[in-house]
Amino acid sequence: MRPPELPQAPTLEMVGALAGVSRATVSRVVNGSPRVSEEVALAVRTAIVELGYVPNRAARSLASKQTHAIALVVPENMARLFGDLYLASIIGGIHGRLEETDYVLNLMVASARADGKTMRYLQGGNVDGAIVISHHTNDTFLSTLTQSLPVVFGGRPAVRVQGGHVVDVDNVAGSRTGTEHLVRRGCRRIATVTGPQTMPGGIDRLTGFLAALDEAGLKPGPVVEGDFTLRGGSDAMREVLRQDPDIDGVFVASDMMAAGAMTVLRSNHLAVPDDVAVVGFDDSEAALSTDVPLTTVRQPSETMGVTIASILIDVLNGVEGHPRLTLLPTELVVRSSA
Amino acid sequence: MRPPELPQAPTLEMVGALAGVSRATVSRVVNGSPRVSEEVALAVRTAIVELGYVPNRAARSLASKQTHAIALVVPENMARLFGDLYLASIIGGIHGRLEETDYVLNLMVASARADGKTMRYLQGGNVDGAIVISHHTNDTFLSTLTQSLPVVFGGRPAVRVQGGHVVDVDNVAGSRTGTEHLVRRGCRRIATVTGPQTMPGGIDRLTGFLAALDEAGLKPGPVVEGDFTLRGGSDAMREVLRQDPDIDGVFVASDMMAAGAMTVLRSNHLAVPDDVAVVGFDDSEAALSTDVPLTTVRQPSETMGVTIASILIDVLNGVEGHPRLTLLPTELVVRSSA
DNA sequence: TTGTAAGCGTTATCAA
DNA sequence: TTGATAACGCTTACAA
Repeated sequence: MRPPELPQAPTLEMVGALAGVSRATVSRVVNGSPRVSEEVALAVRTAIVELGYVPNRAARSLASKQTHAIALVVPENMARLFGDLYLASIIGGIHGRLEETDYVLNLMVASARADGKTMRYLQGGNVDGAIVISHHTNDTFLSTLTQSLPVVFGGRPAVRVQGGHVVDVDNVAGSRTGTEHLVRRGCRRIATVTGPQTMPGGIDRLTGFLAALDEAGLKPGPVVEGDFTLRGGSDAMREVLRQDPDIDGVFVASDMMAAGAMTVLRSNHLAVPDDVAVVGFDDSEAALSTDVPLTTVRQPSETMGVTIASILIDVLNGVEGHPRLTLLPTELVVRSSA
Repeated sequence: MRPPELPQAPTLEMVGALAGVSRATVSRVVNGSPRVSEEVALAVRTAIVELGYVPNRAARSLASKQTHAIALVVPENMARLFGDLYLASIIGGIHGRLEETDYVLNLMVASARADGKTMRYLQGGNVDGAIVISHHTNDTFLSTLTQSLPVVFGGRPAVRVQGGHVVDVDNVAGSRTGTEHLVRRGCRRIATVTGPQTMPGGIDRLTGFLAALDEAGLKPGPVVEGDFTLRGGSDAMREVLRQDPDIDGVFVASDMMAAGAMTVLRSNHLAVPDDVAVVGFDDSEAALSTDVPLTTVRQPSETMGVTIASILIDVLNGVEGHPRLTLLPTELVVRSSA
């Protein structure tokens, strides 16, 4: 249990000694207080550079009661999380925004197994706030988090939460737009491969699909549930074709699944888009990796991350006025598949 | 800048008051010191549960000069990182191992843009150690990190580093085994789709491929570089067939690329494995999403993460004796494609 | 086995 | 505008 020796880091005291002022003054300079004379500040800054002083985070937290740490709480199933390019962009956006501040991101996993530990950590004052990116319906314990901590949810939570902010993509409007595109291009037997109906995103996209067809006066074709993975997409597509081999359009609730679906279409000698038009959702890299470039509904995932982080930072700084729910708009990207 | 009020968290002092002992004794119990009588320890633990006590990280760090935080340094390109299921499993493994301890993972991004800030953070005593998962050749600044911090690299770094530990998959042996399997089943004109030759993994897998063929006394067929993506796999496969339409086997350096390659084989009316046998690498989900289940070389990615974390924890605890380089074995998984 | 007390490096409240 | 001087919650000799 003997930690390796680290070189002794310079302290406020040492900087003060070098600059000929007290530790308190150095602290003021470091924290940008206006109550310091220009000359003194200059001397202090020089000393800081000379010594390579870096504030000690622990001491600062202890005294100020702020940790400058934000927890990123992600679903238990890491493989799904990280395999999902959409979540990747969100995290990229969060990180990018946080990089402009001195907040640090703590990666936590919401495993049912360790939720006790996780919750105690979160509620034990070890972070200033939390970002929860949860696509689970069963992470109920997280919903109590808002009572003890500023929380921003990325994606509408599956369970009702009593507080906190939510940033989400307008999934209903997006899938409606995507489906309308199929209708507009002349499709009449339109199926859908949905996301998991345990996830709000999966539910909302089905809602939009059904709404669009209803408006167009069309009956929905096969509705098969997928799991947002490549494999899930091909499995679901096979089932769609089994239920109705004569569909002429399919709305797939994620690009990754659409990629899987398209390989199945091809092996069934169905041309895209001439026999079956395909619209995906996400506009992730998967949309460009298919043989026929995918027409899809772009969701601004990186923007979502930035928005999430910005709202949390504001809340932490006592800035009021953000709406409880922020819905980000989607955009139809027309390529070749529909 | 007014942080929201948080409920006052219980302290050692309060636990001690409830249990009728001093703060020092509580500290001993919390830290598992043997120098506490069983009855007292029990009383303390009861009080801890009752109060929901959680150690204050900042105070603990300040006093012990350990942060109990580990930095996870990942490549700039988040999308690649998170889109890569292989890396996802590694991170899952790291996290799983760390969950058994009270180390916390700080997510950092090795962006050339912010490397100054990142480095200062890492070297400023804000973390006890770092895990670098870098597949970049140009993250040279990271190689100096080992001088100020215990570091474990996941995947052999592209640049020479002066210290630290490296955990990697035995890519050479793995691709050799995969290629040998093709030879053994009777293939004589064997091509390969390689990974990027800027990445150690890509390089090593080509090395193993060539070694196996050399040993078998066979001349290598077309060698075409891919980029580990689905699209890259199909592009490369087309080029392979252009160079030699009569190959009877192909070793593809990743499952994702193999999936892409197989669609190309199929559209060229080449049956797998009868006309062309295919061996992939990774044993990721992609290996199961293909029409013909993929024979592939499994790499123990989650184990790799666990190993990385374990080594770092040991180093942090002053445990010596880990070799500089730990190579994890691979395993051939025979399915239908070869 | 337990308690006392001295730090750890900041911030923040007073005076000066 | 500055400087003492308490906290902040914990760890860790040193005593008892």
